Amino acid sequence: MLVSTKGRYAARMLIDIALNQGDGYVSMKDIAARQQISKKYMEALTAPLAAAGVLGIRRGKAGGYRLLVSPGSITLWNVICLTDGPLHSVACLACQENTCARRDFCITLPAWEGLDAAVQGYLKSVTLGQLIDAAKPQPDNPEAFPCGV
Amino acid sequence: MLVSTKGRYAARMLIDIALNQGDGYVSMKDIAARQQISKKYMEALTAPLAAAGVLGIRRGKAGGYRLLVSPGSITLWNVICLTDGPLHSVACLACQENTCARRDFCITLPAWEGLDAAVQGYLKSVTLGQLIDAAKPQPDNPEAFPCGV
DNA sequence: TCAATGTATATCATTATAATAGATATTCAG
DNA sequence: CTGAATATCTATTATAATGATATACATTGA
Repeated sequence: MLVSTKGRYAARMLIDIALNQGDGYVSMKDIAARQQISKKYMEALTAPLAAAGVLGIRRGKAGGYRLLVSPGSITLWNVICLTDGPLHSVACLACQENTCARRDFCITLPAWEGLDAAVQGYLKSVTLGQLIDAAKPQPDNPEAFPCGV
Repeated sequence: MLVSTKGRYAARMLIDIALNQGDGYVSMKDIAARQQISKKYMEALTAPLAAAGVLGIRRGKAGGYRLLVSPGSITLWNVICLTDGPLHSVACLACQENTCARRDFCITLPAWEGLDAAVQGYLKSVTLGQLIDAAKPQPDNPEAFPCGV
């Protein structure tokens, strides 16, 4: 699988926060309940997002998380890179391990590099803001957001 | 990893056959030696390719494999589907198991469907023939094919 | 001061991946 | 007709990645 649950859960978590933060913080307990995602598992995703300045954190009672940047400025590529590392479609191209002995003459390598570029291009073209806007209640779809996200 | 060794090995195997079949058959032993791929592992990839009419097989002495169709008519998508099953970038969309309870209202689902479409579009746009042509000895690159493929 | 929150570290079960082994079937050359 | 070279079938295994959980600890506000 190209995008693991880390990346998918992180995207849903950030969208959930965007939709529910109001002017306060959203607790992991609430996110887990709405999203039906293991609270503990999701907790492991917050640290890199906070370190990158995407999430603000408040500990203690009434604590939780809030977005420090607008959903429109966060791409899926950002989310995935931060929570699951830079993604590659093929082992030959995986980070650091790019030590394949065939690198210099492999006929198929250009194809996998092209695939990586296509994937990256798509993921960089989609922001969380776009996904939220696309799902906003429409005249012909008044029942959007039935489950929090 | 999106594309596993099955798909990658199969692509290299088919290209190796295309380049070496002449008017005969190419043995798995020779492919394995040129490609530095486990012979036994590759053998498991031939059955579906033969069933699909891509590979012709001759058993017994001087046996082996040959392409029944031109490399230009085989896309990477074909190779991967036949050897590793239809590829999906995300678990929600994996074949048959598309039973996610959030299917009907998930905000992120459209993005993963778009990613799948981008991947599929790219893989369907590249043929083994194109890869072979791109690597053919050029005036400025007379040393192509140093290692069989 | 205590209850509600987030943090850190360790562990575990399951599955997918990659590879290997051994016995069997087929064909050609001599 | 026999044997060597080939492909095929079935089972097994090692390793790593994934997804999830448990426990103890730290922080904050009411």
